[in-house]
Amino acid sequence: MAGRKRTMLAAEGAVNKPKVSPAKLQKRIQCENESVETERSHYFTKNDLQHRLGEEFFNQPCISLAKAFLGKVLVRRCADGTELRGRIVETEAYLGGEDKASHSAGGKRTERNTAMFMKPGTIYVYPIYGIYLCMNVSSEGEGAAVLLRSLEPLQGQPTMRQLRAARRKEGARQLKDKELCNGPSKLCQALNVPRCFDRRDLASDPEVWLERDPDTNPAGPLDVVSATRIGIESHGEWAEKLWRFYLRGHPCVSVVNKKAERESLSGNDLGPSDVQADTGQHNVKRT
DNA sequence: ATCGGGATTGCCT
DNA sequence: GGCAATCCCGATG
Repeated sequence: MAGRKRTMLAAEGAVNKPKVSPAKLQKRIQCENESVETERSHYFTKNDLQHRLGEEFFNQPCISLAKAFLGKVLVRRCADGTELRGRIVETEAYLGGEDKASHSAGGKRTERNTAMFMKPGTIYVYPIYGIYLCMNVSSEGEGAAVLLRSLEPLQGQPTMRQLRAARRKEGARQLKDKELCNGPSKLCQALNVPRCFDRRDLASDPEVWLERDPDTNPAGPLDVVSATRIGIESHGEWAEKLWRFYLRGHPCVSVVNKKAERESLSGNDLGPSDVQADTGQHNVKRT
């Protein structure tokens, strides 16, 4: 059991040793190295500056921001200069205050969720189930944030596959492109988003940012499905809110909600509602 | 100090 | 579709 392990570690550390487990120390060191490395070598290309979304984008209500994220491109510049890109296809809104499913429910502010209360655009990374991470972005509204759930890989797929494979069984089959980022913790792994990105600013950070998708017509309709959020069943009425948003028919969505899709015939909340013009036209390479 | 739960994933049947 | 893995965090005494 976890409790037992903890106790033993604490006992060993009691004799003049720092109370940091080797694993934790290792992670900390990785984070530090990474930051130092990029600080030394970071720069923005013209293209980056042109497409990068600034702080004004994040300053909108949570649900509105959760939808606005769809179709935008999350970019991660790694220490070696490699850029990884993925189009956001699935998000969830977590409001502060009344929303019992939110870490900030009741205005509760802790060491862990501090980023949720920081200025819109602040990244909130938290560990879940002991082994995974989830990435959120704070929005307008006290304690509100958007969970990024799935991406369509656009650039750097081999690196993503490598990062994901590193945590899987040796000899496991290769992941298809659409499996690289189709889940909140998967996208953290594939884009190499570490815990120490918590509280950074997505509008100004040199290692991670958001871009408009140059390939998507900004005026074009996005067919958005509004569904119940995942993994919060125990939160009563708040579990029924349709605060998960995803692109209808997109192969990289983590969980399809058929009921929600039936009930939101034309879930077009964005742009003109040309009825299902290009459903199923998503083009993700299979490997 | 101890305890219970969790915004998940991957592997198994 | 079921379920184990795995540990941090926050609450409680």
